[in-house]
Amino acid sequence: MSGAPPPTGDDLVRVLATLANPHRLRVVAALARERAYVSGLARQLGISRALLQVHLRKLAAAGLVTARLELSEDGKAMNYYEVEPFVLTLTPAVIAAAVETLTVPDSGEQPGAQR
Amino acid sequence: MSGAPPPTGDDLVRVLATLANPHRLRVVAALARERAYVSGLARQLGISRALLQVHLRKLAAAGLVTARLELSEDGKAMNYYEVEPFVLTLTPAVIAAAVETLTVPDSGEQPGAQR
DNA sequence: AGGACCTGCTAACTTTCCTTGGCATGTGCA
DNA sequence: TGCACATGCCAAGGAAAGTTAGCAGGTCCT
Repeated sequence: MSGAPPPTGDDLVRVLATLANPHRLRVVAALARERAYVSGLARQLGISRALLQVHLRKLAAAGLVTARLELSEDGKAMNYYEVEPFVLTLTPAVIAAAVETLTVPDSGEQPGAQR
Repeated sequence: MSGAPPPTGDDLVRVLATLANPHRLRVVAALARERAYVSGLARQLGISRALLQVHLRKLAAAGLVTARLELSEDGKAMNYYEVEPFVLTLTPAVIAAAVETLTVPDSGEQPGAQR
């Protein structure tokens, strides 16, 4: 009835940690305008490919962007990235709900009930 | 016409970085239920006061919680914290807008136009 | 006076993240 | 063949964040 699915605590932390970086925000902003391939995006943002690779990987791991390997007309393999149309609403209430499903970093975590 | 004020890029990063931590999420969740003072909250969360202090300070710096110093009936100074009723909606579009106001960590940053 | 509360701070260690540079692979074209 | 462009990965140093332990101050009650 809401609009976005309730994120689990661990997912929330992962997404927030991923988004909490200027470079990654710029990447999302750039991809929101138009999809791009790695080398081109690196030039556009003025950062090294290696650095961009790391950031793209984290964004992909958080499910915020997706990669699509394509063959260009001249036969080169281009890895195109595009943003996932996510919608995340953050309020004390949704955080309180997400915290209920937070895994404890301590001993072994199993997906049972905590408390 | 929306609901929340458009966050500046730097503010966004700060808020996201602040929220991207299990301890701090737990703090927000606890305070969303009921306001609390430092020592009591530390006991409730099962962490040390020193650690909680650091996290509370970051949350306060991001404007997510506020502190209120009160004198209890028995004369003790209690520092009560409570959540700020924030509402943050995250989408590729709002991120693209926020990125426009991102400060470059490089030389001297002045609030002019970037690019 | 001593114990039980409350508050705050700092130094120091550990862990994680960020960033760079180099290396390896492949395709197309002059 | 050599250059330009694309992809990827890994090692290593530096910067930032998280965490602990300890110290110091205050009030109240027994």
